[in-house]
Parts: sequence; structure tokens; C-alpha cells
Amino acid sequence: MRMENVLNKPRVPLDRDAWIQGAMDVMAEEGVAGLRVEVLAKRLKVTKGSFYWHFHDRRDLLMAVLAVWKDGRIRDIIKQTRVQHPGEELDRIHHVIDVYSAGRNRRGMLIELAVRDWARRDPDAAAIVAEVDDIRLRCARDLFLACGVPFDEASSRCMLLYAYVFGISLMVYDRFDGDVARLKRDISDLIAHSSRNTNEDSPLDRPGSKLAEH
Amino acid sequence: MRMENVLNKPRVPLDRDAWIQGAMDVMAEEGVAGLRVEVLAKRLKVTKGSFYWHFHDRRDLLMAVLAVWKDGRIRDIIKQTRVQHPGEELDRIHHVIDVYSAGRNRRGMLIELAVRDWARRDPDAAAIVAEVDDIRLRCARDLFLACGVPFDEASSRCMLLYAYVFGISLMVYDRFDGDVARLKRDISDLIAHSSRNTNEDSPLDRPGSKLAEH
DNA sequence: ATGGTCGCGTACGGTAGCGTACGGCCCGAC
DNA sequence: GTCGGGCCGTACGCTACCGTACGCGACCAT
Repeated sequence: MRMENVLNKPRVPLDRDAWIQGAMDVMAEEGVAGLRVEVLAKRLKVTKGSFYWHFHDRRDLLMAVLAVWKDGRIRDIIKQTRVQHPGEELDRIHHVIDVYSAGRNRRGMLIELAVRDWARRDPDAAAIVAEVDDIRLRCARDLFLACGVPFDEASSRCMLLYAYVFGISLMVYDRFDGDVARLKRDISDLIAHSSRNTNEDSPLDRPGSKLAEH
Repeated sequence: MRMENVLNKPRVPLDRDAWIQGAMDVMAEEGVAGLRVEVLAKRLKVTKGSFYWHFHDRRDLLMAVLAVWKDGRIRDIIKQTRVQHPGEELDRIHHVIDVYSAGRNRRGMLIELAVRDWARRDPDAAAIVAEVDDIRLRCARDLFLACGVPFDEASSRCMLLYAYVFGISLMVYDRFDGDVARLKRDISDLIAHSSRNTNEDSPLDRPGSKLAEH
């Protein structure tokens, strides 16, 4: 009896953050519409009584989820686009494409899509997505600018970059091409490469990225 | 009394198709999760009694919606990518990008996103999306091939094309760049242009597209 | 030990939505 | 006219949720 209390139920009361993390999991699987208080409570092995102690109502949880998501996304994009050693800007660009477009971090992308779906009908969510998109686009544009890409082209390419990574996660392309790895590598090059409108080799040529494979 | 019957209630019984069209409208606004039988009935000014006459249950309607959507999408993509006069292949590519990525036809894109959101949790919807994507990608690739683009590059570019048009509809980029029209035009060029890896001008150069403005 | 508070369980009323049963109206066939 | 079937309204039971009221045990301080 005491062992159960120690091993299985170490008397760890749920805090607000545990609810939010659980909510993220449900959102990844079921979307915002599937995020129900009683369902989430069942997942966390408690009852609604706990929920309404930590949150005023369902919307309170949703807003908290939104805030946590926003902070995480901003921190992540700053980390992913921060250049440590000068000259690795192009690698950083390919890295960003790879991190977001690959199949791994599936959970993160599902949450991303759920939030964006949510934002289509909720002004609060839309405002958060607008903020995150703005920061992401500017960070990515800075990378292109650091590569010597002109401003307008840098804007176009970073927009294309994010539209691609989000769009590709919406598509089902199993039957289309066997060599998905090559496909994604080529697309990454299309997005990152300079347009070569000068006749000299631009600094955007990609000799050998550390992130080419896996 | 008779006038009312003639003008306001011409005794036009709803058929299956009217329900499906109404369902599409609701899906565009509220997503699949928001597509409720009683809500849809209220929209169509009837009661559930009518619904369960035409459909076995809610899922029956959803499957019908899926089938109608699939047919419409396939017909549309074939129409949009059909080349009437030889030499207009590049214009067709820009046309496809323009049609799908522009703000107009908002309803169509919202349904597209709703179906794809749905497909993330429903195998039947996922299968339909897979079919549609496959056909779309092949049609677009054929356009690139007709422009003289090598096979692998044609595959990459058409994948980038669709990922872009879907992804851009998920983003909020109001604050990022003032000249959205220029941005989209440049991105369209990035997707459609040949890589110019030969030193001669490729046929993918775009002298003056009819669709450049508007 | 006792009172208080934190954290949660229980129970309840209320709404929305699904699917069913059945009844009624209208309209063409005969 | 009447009869039958197409089409719809009404009413009902059921489940899933939301949010609230309240109680109860565990733990802490005094």
C-alpha cells in the first residue's frame, strides 16, 4: 500500500504545465476540435475537477497552449537560424529546410498544422501564427542576405522555403516518385540556390553540405 | 398563398446533391469536424428527417463529399494543365501556380485544406488525397517535361509547385513584405524557371506571360 | 489534534448532436 | 377518389461534453 503510493502514485499533483503538455499531444493527434476537457483528463488519469482547478475554462487552456507554442517556435527558429561560424549560412538554410520538411519531428509538424487550422477560424490563434510567421520569415531572409542574395530575392526565397515545408507536409506523394530523398535534396537546392543571373559562380553554390544525407 | 408557394417555396425537394453542396460550404467554413447533420439541415431550411432519407448516416454524406471533391479536382487539374496550343506550356505552369496560390477561389482552397486536415485522421480521405495528389503531380510534371526540363528536375519542380501553393495558403505574411504581388511573381519564376545549367538560354525563359498581372 | 488550504473526486444540470420511429403531406398512377 | 410512395417534420432516447457545486482526503502550520 505504501509501496503503491511511492512507486505508482508518488503523490505528484498535476500542474498547469502538465495539462498543457498533454493538450499538445492531443492536438497533434486530434486537432483543436478534438481537444476536449474530459478526454484530456482521462489521459492524465484524473477528472475534470483537477482541470477546473488549474484553468478557468477550456478556452483558458487553449490560450495557454497557444502561448507555449509561440514561445517554443520562436526559440526554435532563432536557434536553428543562428550562425555560429561565418560562412555556414548556406548550410543553415539547408538545415532549416531539412529539419522542417523531413518526416521526423512528426509531432511538431502535426501541432503546427493543427494550430494553423485553428487559426483559420480563431482570431487569437491567427494573431499568434502571424507573429511566428513574421519572425521566421525575417530570420530566414537574414540567412539569404548573409549569403549575398539581393533583398527582394531573399524575401521570395524564404517565403518559398516556408511555404514548401508546410505544404509538403500536407501532401501524399508515395506513389509519385520512388527516390524521395533525391527529390527533397533537389528541392532544397532549388530553394536555396542563387538564381545565377550573373555569369559568375555565385557564393550560393553548395559544394558539400554536412546535412546532405540524413 | 399561392404566390408564396410559387415564389418562396416552389416545392423543390432537396436531393442528395443539394446536401453535398451545402456540406462543402460548411466544410470550407468549419472544417470536417464542424460538419454536423443538424447544423447542415438548419442551413438548408429542413430537418434531419430529410437528411436520413437521402443518407444512411453522417459518414455516408462524408464519403459522398469526398467522391464529389475527388472528381472535381481531377477534372479541374486536367483542364488547367491541358495545352491547347503548342508552346504555351510555360504559361500553363505559371497559370497553375497563379490559380492555386492567389487569394481568389478562397472557398476552393479552404475545402482543400479541410480535406487534407481530415485525411490526417481518416484512411478513406487519405486514400482520396493520395490519388488526387498523384494525378496532379503527374499532370504538372508533364508540363515541365514538355518544356524540355529533364525528368528528375521536372519531378522536383512540380512537387515544389504544389507544396508551395498549399503551404502559402497556410501562412500569414501580411507584415512581412508590402509588395505581395511582386513576391508571388518572383516565386512563380523560381518554381517554373529552368535551372539554366546549360549556358544557352533555355526554353523555360519567360518572355511575357499573359498571366503576369492579375 | 485541529483548523486550513491545496488538489482532486463526485454529482449534477444543461446543451449539442447522432440515429430511429413514426406520422403526415403532396402528388402522380390508376 | 384513393392509394401508394417520395419527401419531410416531430418526437424521442442516447452519448459526449461543458461548466458548477460541493465534499473529502492529504498535508502543513500552530
